[in-house]
Amino acid sequence: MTTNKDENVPNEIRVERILKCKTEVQPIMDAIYVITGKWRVPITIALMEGNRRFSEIMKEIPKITSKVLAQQLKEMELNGFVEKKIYSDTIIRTEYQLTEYSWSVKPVILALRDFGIKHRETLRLEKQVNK
Amino acid sequence: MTTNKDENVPNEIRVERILKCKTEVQPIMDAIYVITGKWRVPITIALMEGNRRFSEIMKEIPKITSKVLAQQLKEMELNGFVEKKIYSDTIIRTEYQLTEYSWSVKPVILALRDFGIKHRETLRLEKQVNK
DNA sequence: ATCTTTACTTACCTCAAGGTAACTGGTTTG
DNA sequence: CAAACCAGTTACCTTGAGGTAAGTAAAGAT
Repeated sequence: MTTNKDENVPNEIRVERILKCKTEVQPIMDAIYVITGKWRVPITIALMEGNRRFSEIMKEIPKITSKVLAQQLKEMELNGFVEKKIYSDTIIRTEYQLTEYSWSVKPVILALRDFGIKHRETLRLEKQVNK
Repeated sequence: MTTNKDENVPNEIRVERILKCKTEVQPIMDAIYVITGKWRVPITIALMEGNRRFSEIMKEIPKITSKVLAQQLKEMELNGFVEKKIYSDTIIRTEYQLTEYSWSVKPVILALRDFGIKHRETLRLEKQVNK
């Protein structure tokens, strides 16, 4: 079932290509994984705005459910983007905050934003032309 | 609610402000939508490297299936990222190429790559510490 | 004392992205 | 003329992200 056309390409180069592809693409896919999903960016924004309690985030993001929020916060914690702290001075408070490290997504977010704005504009112009 | 120290704004706070405005969030989600999925980035990279024929892209991206590739190329064409050209000089050739416009994702991909590499490193170090 | 809030968890469901595998209709090569 | 290659298509299946709704244990408010 293997195609013999592959044998036109020497093995080393085939492996090289696969490795190149992997090493180039893998970090990109990792990064995409980190920011992808319906709720990662909204949650990050809520936290950036200073909403730190579970219920505050819930109110800040309409339509998110507690299940998904809990889930996402756990994952973001595991990935080092969020820290959970439980204070008990007079009352008990659970607070979430962005880590110092999480700010390293900044260039990604800015690049996404720039591109997103251009993209919207492009689609708008295309629609006008097609009318 | 928000405290206003207006003029001497650190970078983090500038980013915070950008994100604060909900209308600025939508382009970010748009941009994420465009690059999301298992195959968009690999296909884009393959095309950036000059692989233009259907079968060339297939070879460049291990494990992609013809169904998904055809599907993705169609969507990318509709979104203005790819152009399909059929030449018939001596033989018939179908070629795909990135549009001028599609190169505007490049900063996004580079930012993602840089972040992805850092992120991997960070996770690796965390694991070492936790052992 | 009981009603509400907080910070979740659990069980079940839905839907679309993607995978599997076979098929097609034309072209080219041996 | 048969086999392989090219550029896909089609039908069916799997998986996981996210949604729905209800439950829970502890703390606070009235």
